[in-house]
Amino acid sequence: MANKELSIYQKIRNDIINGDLTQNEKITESKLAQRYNVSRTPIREAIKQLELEYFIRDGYIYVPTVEEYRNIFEMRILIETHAIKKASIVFTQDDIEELKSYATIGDDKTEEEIIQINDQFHQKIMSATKNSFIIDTYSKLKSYIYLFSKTVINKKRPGLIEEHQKIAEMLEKRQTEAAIELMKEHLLNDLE
Amino acid sequence: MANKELSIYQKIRNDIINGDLTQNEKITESKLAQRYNVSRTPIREAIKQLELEYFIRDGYIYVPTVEEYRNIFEMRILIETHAIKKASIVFTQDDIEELKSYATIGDDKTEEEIIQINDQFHQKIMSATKNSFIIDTYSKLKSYIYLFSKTVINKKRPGLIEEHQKIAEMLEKRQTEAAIELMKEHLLNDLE
DNA sequence: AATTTAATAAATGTATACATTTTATTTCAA
DNA sequence: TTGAAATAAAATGTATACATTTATTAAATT
Repeated sequence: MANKELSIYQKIRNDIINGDLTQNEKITESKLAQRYNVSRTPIREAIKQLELEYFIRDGYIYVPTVEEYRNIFEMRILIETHAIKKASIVFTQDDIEELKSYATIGDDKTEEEIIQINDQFHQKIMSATKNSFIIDTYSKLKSYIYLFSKTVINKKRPGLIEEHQKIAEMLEKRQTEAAIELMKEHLLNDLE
Repeated sequence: MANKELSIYQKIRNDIINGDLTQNEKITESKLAQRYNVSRTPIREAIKQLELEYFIRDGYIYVPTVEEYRNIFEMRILIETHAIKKASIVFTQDDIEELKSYATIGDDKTEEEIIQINDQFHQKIMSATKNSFIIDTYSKLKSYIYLFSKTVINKKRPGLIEEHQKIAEMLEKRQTEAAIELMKEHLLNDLE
């Protein structure tokens, strides 16, 4: 269980998410190298990756402004509504069933599990695009949004599951426009 | 003029675009280090960047399949039509005039200049999103598509300028849907 | 001869030393 | 004091040596 072998990238990422790395302090390669007891080389790689995923910017942990949050979600909405459109065309009944299975959550689940199942829901919808470029972009956004689902949002946000179920229903009935609208609302609710 | 100081990244990128780096040969850090007469360290950085921009994948120059081209353009269409929608709302008459200026090209321009002006046209439209995340993503796609505008496509593709003009016109008249459709067609024409 | 195993080579990952650039601090003249 | 110049310090960029992993070739056994 004890997953001894986290990569440096993952360690830093965790520490950002958990707030162990304060956002006021300048991030330098040397300091991180000391902290994680490795040389600067692997730190470099990790920082590059984290910059790519919007976790770090200009040597500081990136905490977006409200306006930037909006931008992130605008992009997410753009991508996911596109995926919904595709899904309502290409999804088979089996796909819909699978989707539905990610929209039902028993009471016995841990918070971590709930987040994971919710993620599978969105991932399943994204898969409808069959477009690795789009899915890639989504993943990068998501990895960032994930930070917030672990902290602020999603501590069992009311209505979340129900919204997922409704979206799946509309897809089943092939009511594309309705599904799109629901997804938009759903994501805007996330944003608050 | 002689821009002596190209970065390693730019050098490799140029060599990929010009075909000086063959796509059949495996790309290794050591080989490139020798070729450009630097150590492996800066090569590493450059390769990472190029992987990010879809120029390199799994140690080879990435030559997408027809299907993957479609995917790239699907994404581009998604992003640019979104931008058009925004533009038709937020663009002032001044913006439109600027846009138009990128849709008129004299005969005296070199091919390089034409490509640049065309790029400004699209860039201007993208700016309407005022969303750095979306613009970033567009840039990455574009940098890749640029490879082809220099080679296959755009050797004065017939109709290109006219299509740009029409799009600008429709934006001026605030005929959003028409503008979107024109942009879609325009990009599909690029794809062929 | 074919398939597994061992040996070798090549590539990537990591650490470290040094060079260069950037940023912070001190010193000194107005 | 203030501001410019000089100096020191710190950070990033680069080269290189060594470690580890992965891929290739050779050897050996069935």
